[in-house]
Amino acid sequence: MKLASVILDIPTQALDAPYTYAVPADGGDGDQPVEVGCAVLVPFGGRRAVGFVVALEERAEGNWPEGLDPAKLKGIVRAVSRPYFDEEGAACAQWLSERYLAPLSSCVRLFTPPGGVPRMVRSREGFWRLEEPAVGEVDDRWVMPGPAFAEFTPRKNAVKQASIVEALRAGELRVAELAAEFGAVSGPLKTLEKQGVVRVERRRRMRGMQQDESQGEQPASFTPSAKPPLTAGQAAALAAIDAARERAAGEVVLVDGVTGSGKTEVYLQAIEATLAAGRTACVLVPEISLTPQTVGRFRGRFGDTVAVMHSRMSQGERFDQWDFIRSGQARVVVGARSALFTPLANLGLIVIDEEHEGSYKQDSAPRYHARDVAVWMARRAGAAVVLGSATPSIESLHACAKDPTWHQVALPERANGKPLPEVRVIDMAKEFSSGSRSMFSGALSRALAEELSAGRKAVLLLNQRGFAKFLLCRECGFVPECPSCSTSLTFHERGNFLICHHCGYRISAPAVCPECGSPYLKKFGAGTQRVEADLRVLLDETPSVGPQVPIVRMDADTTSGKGAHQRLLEEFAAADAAVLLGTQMIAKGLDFEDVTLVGVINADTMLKLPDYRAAERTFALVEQVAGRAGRAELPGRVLVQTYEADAAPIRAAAAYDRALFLRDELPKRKLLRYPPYVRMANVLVWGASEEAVRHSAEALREGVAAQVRDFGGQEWDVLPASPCVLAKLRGTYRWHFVVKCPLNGNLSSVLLPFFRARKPERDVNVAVDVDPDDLL
DNA sequence: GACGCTGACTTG
DNA sequence: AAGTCAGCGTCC
Repeated sequence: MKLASVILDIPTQALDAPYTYAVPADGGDGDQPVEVGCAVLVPFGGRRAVGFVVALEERAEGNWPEGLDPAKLKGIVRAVSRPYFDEEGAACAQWLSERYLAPLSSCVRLFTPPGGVPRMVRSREGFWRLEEPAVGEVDDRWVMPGPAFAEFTPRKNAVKQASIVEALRAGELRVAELAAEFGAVSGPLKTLEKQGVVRVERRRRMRGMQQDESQGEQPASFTPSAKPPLTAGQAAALAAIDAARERAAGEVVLVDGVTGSGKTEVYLQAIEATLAAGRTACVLVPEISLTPQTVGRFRGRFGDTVAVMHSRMSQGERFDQWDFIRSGQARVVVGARSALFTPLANLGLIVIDEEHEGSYKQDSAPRYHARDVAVWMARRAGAAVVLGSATPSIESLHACAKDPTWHQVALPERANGKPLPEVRVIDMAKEFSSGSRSMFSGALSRALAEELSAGRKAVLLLNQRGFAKFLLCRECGFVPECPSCSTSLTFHERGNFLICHHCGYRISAPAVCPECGSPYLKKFGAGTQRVEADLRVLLDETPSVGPQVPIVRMDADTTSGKGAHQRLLEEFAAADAAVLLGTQMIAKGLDFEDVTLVGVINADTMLKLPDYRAAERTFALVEQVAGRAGRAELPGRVLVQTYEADAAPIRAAAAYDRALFLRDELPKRKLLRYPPYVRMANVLVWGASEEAVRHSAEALREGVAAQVRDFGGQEWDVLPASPCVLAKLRGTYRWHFVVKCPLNGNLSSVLLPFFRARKPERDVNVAVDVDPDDLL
């Protein structure tokens, strides 16, 4: 008898183990076979539920699996989808759920096509029915010459027929195109089809792809973009990657290359070698730099075998790309972290670009880190992992030093042979004490004037985090705060309102202090809008710059629309002299040849965040943004404004001296027991009642501490429960505590039994973040 | 998540 | 004696 292990698609901790069902010998009521990875309809209690098959097994009658009561065994009703994943995917979901203490069903769901899974829904009056996927394939109707095409002789008044036939002489067309040209064409088409003059055929359409005559087929004219000659460093990196891939042991190659060193070309050639060996490649890019330019570089080399997957695509586009990958036609997938879970067969290489980026960690369950998942997958598949960064994470650098399967290859020079731009640190405290109140230092103002008047471009980075503008009463010190989040409200000049950037709570700005009635409310800090306004004044007042030099502002506000990001970048690229002003999103991946000046308005606001990774992030940010300057013929320069000119991460970044940064940072990490010297789990507790949250967090901590005493080791720590730095967010109170264990300790296997056994409370939520990216 | 069973407490 | 409501274990 054939048995199936089924994960029910009901996200509850209580149902988080596979259930066993009999696979009907006749395949069930449907026409789709029951296979691993299928969604299936199963009886569950008195009703029916959808689940996913994670294993199939033949069992002799009587030789039942452990713990299965044969009297209770029920049969699968039918399969309701094609397979979404294979045994490897099932194993990965299992691993994810254990490592990250996440519900199995949420891990399985990572592998399903976006928006495309059948589910059970309850209709108005209480009865259950199966709802088919909201998105699916879409077809285009194509018109092409039929057998009687040559014999076509139009009747006198058949004007539309004649125009259609005329249009078709140039080749086949979509009905939609004909309709756009000639108006309603369904009648004439029907007649022509009946006469055999034309044929109409339905063909699958790929949403989000250009619809030209090549239609998904690789155009015959496709020629891969030219391969530039490699520098010695690039060649060495490529050789290391090829060797790692050929050893097929899931090894990791860290390509530690300064900005502009040509890491992408290394990826492209490594992928080419992978494809030549008959395997496929998956490229992960931070969501923010997944632009048409990025995709274009891969398409330019690999043509229509490239699939793309990221969250800004519509569900339909994602569904089509997923299907394209599953069909086996896609050989290269370029996408955000979730692209790891697309059904790409025969994986030979996983590339993670800008591997230090925080966006590789998912911030909802399952809270996986794409880098760690990639390494697991590569081990299983006998593939290689390539990590690329100018500022590798401390964890990856540490792994290269300690783990023989991690290899580090340095690309210390830019591909164009140009030196890295010189970085000057400007002490804003000194500027201030010498009387300057401007947010632009004298040096930055002068540099802007020089570069812009010479027709060149500048990029200005505003470190938004903790720098947004807020109101403060100068008499009583009152700062308007969000009633549901523990943050001050951000002041917006345009519209004169206060808004909470966490929950969107919005009020108009008070004229007098709501607390003491004083009229002396001062605006502190500076948002991008304010900086833009001040910058405008500065530019306009600068002789030989003036109002004709555009300022392109890029932040969360201006890039929210679809394609807005791209449009702003094109605007900046098209201008002669211009300033690109933006938040973190401009720090990476942008590649403009004529940017000769990079300014960091406030390098240290991130440094002040109470988080163990603050220094690392500051170092990386400054280093990354500096790399935006002088990528082509012209030399670049970088000015970093800071109130903490002596801080090690700032000094080290300015000198491109990672060793200096690490000499300062690593001893602190070691002393305070932070990664890379330990592994951590952050247990978050949140809910509407502060008292309940505190109580629950403390009780939970005691429970975990007891578990750790029994099953952990000497070097394990369970820190006291405390309010989070963001103690209140969107109306809920947040507490947390941190568990630390040695690098070789098995964090999950100690915590998992405890959290599996724990029964959920009604008014308090708990999440465990394994290997957290921050502790806020 | 949802259902049905249970025990405890209502209401007439 | 019948109604109803919340807590809790079970569902392959």
